[in-house]
Amino acid sequence: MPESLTANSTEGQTAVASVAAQLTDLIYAEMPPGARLPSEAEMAARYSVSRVTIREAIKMLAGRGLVEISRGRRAVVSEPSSKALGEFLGWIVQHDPKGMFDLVEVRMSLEIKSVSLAAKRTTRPALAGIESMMQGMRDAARKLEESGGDLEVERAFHQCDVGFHEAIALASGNRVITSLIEAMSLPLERSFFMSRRGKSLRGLPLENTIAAHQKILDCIKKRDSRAAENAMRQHLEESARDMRAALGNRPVSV
Amino acid sequence: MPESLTANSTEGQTAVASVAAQLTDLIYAEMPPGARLPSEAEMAARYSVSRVTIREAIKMLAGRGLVEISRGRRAVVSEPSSKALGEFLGWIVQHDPKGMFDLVEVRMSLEIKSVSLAAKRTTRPALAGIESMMQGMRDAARKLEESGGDLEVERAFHQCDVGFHEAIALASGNRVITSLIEAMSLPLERSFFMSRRGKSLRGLPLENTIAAHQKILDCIKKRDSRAAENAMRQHLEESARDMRAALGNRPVSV
DNA sequence: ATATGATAACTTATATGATAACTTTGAGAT
DNA sequence: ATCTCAAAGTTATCATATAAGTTATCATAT
Repeated sequence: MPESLTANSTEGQTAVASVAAQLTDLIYAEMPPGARLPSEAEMAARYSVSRVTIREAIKMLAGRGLVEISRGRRAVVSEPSSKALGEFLGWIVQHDPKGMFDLVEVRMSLEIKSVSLAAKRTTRPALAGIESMMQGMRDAARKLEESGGDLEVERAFHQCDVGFHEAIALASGNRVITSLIEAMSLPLERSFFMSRRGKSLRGLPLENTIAAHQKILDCIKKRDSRAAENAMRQHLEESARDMRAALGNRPVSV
Repeated sequence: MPESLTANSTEGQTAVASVAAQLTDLIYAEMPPGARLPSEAEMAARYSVSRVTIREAIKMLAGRGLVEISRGRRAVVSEPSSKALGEFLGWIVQHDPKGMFDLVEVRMSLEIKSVSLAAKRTTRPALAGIESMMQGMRDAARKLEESGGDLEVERAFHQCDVGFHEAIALASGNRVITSLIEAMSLPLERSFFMSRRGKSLRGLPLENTIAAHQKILDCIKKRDSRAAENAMRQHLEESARDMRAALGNRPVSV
């Protein structure tokens, strides 16, 4: 590899592609998340192209999730976020009749790795994060009991459920796992809502769900990664069964 | 979820964002990969915006890898490709000193799942694909011996190595795994080249690598998923060791 | 002095119109 | 039928103008 290592070359491409590549290199090399790009006018001057070309290049970066844009403000380098990744997974899943099941399969594998690592390396604050989600689920379940099926509360419960898994991923200390798991919740959540089609959570055995989560948490606390893996596997297999039942074993399009 | 399920709403956004969302919905709903979008002029008329706005929206989709654009032709809906995903993973890895190692950790988990599924469900043609990559590695290794370190041949060898793993992912029948593994080879490849910094493959124990791959292939043929998992784990742990050594246990920026 | 609010300066969003460059199409010639 | 090439279709880029946000500045009131 004789050339520059950040090899976004510039031949045979359109001006937009070239500018986008150069901006990407620039961002990768020197701009931390939160940094503001130069104004469109400045960049146009620097790269000797019109503002239009600059704008289109920036739109490409925005599509990739590399920068965030808003009116009146300069573009800002993004914190790497899983949103774009989630969109992409949704796009894959969309084009495969059994894509949703494939996704669950992968998620299972990643979650097990995630919880295994978490049991080994979690820090005290990360653990607190998991516990807070656990508590959130308990609170929501109680309120759900009382209010008799408030949609808001249901949403809160679900949010904490997802948050629980994300907190574990965070505790794993592996940034890639965190991003992937976050990304996968996006299409999964969509399918979750589709499968319920307005049915309430009321009457569902939330106790079971909570117990399963508690068991996972206990294993992490005990730093028993093997047990944690098993608890997670069991929990996920159960969810998968539920999902399969809800989706009627039929191919789903998200 | 009361609203439409393809909920890319259109309030408070800029016109570009709104058009991008609508086009995304359109593509998801009715346009298979390979389909051609309407011309910019048509879309501008349909959405009552200027061509500029349409162009910027399309650039966003292109950044996401949803469409491919080229001069003189209408935009074309992409085959879901892992390229965008790979860029994104590179972006994550970039911002974490130990990102590269995190990536290897995840890859190990996914490859094991991949080979496990492949052993269970591979079809004859998929198996042929794996074998062809295996053969490619053998050929390249032999030619490398003869030519004494041709860069072209080295590249071919490496290509077949990567192809071997991708072929296994394909054999797993899980589209999400395939995409993720493909995506991960991108940043990994970059780091691979960086770690070698021009050093030739000559003299390296290619035999070992080939033998390890052969063992994996044999396990798949025998449909022994447990053995396949172990063989893969062993192979990957060895590669990880090599990589760690090459990178000198130091944080890497890709 | 500090807080407040109006104003100016900066910046992005969008539109229009024009031209260059590339691709596809179709008519006509072979 | 096939090939050639000009015309039509289409995207790429530019210059310019205006609207509509955001940020910085500064005078004013408290």
